[in-house]
Amino acid sequence: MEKSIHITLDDIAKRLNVSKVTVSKALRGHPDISKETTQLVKKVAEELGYTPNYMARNLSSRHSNTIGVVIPKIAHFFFSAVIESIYDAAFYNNYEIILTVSQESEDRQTKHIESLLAMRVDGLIISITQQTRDLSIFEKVKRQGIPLTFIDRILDIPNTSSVTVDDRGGAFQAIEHAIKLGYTKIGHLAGFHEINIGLKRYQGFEDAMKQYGVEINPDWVIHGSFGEEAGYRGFMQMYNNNNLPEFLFTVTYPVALGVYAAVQEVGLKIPDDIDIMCFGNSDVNRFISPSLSCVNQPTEMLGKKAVEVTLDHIRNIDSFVPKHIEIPTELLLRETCSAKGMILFSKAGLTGS
Amino acid sequence: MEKSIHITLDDIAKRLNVSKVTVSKALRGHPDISKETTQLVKKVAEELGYTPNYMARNLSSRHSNTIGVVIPKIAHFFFSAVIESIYDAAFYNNYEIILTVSQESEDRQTKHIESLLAMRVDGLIISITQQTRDLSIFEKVKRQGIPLTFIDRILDIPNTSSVTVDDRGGAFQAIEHAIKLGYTKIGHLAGFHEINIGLKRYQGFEDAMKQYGVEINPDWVIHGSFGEEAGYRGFMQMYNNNNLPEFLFTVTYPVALGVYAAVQEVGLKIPDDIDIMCFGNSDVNRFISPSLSCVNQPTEMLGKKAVEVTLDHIRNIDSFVPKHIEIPTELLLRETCSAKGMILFSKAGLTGS
DNA sequence: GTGAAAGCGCTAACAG
DNA sequence: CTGTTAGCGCTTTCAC
Repeated sequence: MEKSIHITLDDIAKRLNVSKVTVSKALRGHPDISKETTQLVKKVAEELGYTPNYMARNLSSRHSNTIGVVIPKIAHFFFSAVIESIYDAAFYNNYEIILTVSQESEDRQTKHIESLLAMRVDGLIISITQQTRDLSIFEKVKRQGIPLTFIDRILDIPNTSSVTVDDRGGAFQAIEHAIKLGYTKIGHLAGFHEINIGLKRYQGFEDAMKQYGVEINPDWVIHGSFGEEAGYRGFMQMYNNNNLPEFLFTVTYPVALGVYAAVQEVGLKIPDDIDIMCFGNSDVNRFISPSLSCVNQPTEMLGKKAVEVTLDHIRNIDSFVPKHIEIPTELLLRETCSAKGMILFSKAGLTGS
Repeated sequence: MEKSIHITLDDIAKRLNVSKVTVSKALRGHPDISKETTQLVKKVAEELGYTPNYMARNLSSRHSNTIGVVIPKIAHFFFSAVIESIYDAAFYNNYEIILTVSQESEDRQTKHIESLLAMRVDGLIISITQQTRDLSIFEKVKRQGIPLTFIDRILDIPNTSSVTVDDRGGAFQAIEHAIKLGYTKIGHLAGFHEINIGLKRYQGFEDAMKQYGVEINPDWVIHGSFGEEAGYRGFMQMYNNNNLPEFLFTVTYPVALGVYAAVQEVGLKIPDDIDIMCFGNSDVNRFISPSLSCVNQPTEMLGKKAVEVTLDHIRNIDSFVPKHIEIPTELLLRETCSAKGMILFSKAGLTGS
């Protein structure tokens, strides 16, 4: 029937003996067009199985109704939960998300941002890779006037927004809790300082130790990566030095899982021999044994806020003032690092609540 | 300097006193253009911070170098792992992925496919929602001539490809293993029959039971959903009826986790009181206690194959014959459902290997 | 209310 | 090797 496999505005227009423009307007519910015409157009479009061509639409309207997202990893509870909430928020706001995954590679990250720019996304939400050294791509984004919001793993770049959780405060809470439980030999499997979450969580740890006058033993503070291997290796290092703390705070939950594996391997028991708590929840924390207490990050909030801020920026491109949203965390207490554990396994002090 | 915030081919062309076309070709490395010109063009493009406009490029070239993906869930180990491999494969092949998430809602699924169609993706990879009743959207996809590949959760639609794991065979292996371990009171927390993975896994269960002459007790076969609640409720139902099997095979790992929670709640122990194995691995299966044996789905293969098949279809749009790839599974044995467990907890028979 | 004209930025086809 | 001519399908003025 038609030469092209795709129905165009023109096809509908000819069918109805009206102009392309009328159809275009009708389809978008433009007030210019009368009720009847609009309905008629919509009906025919439906019949013909019309699918708008966003490429054409976007080219001519000069915006894409699309937000680009770059995250370092997807098969990770935190990120997949955040992404899910980003998708939800975008869907709710009638925006499309184009998701890319950098796999912690700066090179990929750059390429993906380039692609997203080329796709003319209206805004960008980015959680940077563990090592992001070259900031020029972000300058490029800014030069092109694309609203940029960092999420969780942020960069301090002028005129960009950020949505983070209160990493420092959350870490503080965790350590404070451990101290109040009576622990004094406290270790921290930390991330890099180069990335905000690593630094902030370490600072929170330090804050609490100082405030409560507990000495920081450098042997028990090990900087590493954010994955399971880091936890495994970190624990093993202390174990092999025959110098284990009573309590370990890990920068992420995979690091904690690595510790679980290592502890089990050497035949020790959590929390008897070493107690533990981590930053970040996951769907498994409550199923592992003993169930793992953590500093919970409200992932839904994070994604939602990131989209809202970005949309705000897009919609008020000239007047927008960058926002820096910090979402409070909360302690999620389970079997590890609990007063109950303290009693059961007869450690120092407290009866707990 | 320029009126538009974006540099265009024309800007580069004028700078160099050549035509737009020359620039376009040079940038794409077209053999028409001489080495020197090409280099010069690329240099200037770089200097000017040129970012191609894919909307324009795609509109005029009539393809988008893009594959649309629709999956039901993202915060789930299986899907996030598959997605990661899809992204990898696409990246490797210089294709972009546009990912959408249906959240198990058929309505959303339809809307997303519409959007993807409107974005003029070159191909589509879809894993359908738990209940997909209306097939008209898939007809629309076919009518528009867009290559369609189903992944894992498939639909039997002519001229579409599929990539699945051997659900039936995998389930068979699991049950066979349990039987060989000496179990005879075997239950199955199954999914819906309406979706292929639910049906196939059930069939595998049935196959094995029949082949080994083990009777299927309907009280121990409970059909439900694929999430944790289903596992929790399924177990509780049997428990409350005072009729527990010795061994439970669950249709997914979240269902197994639900069982873990329920078992713990009623004060029983896995695998002493009830042994368990599930279909599908996750990053946590090895960290929960006891660690959970499972039928492993090679997720990397799945994503890779799906992309390859789709690309194949895109590139040979006229001659392509739909492919149906089934990827074998393997048993991943850990603490549950193992001969070791059998000895430790003194159940029937075997000494195991 | 409706439509004609112009153009978004790019590529394909052909001519030189 | 390079450039000219014509659109891709849509939206945006701005007339009528």
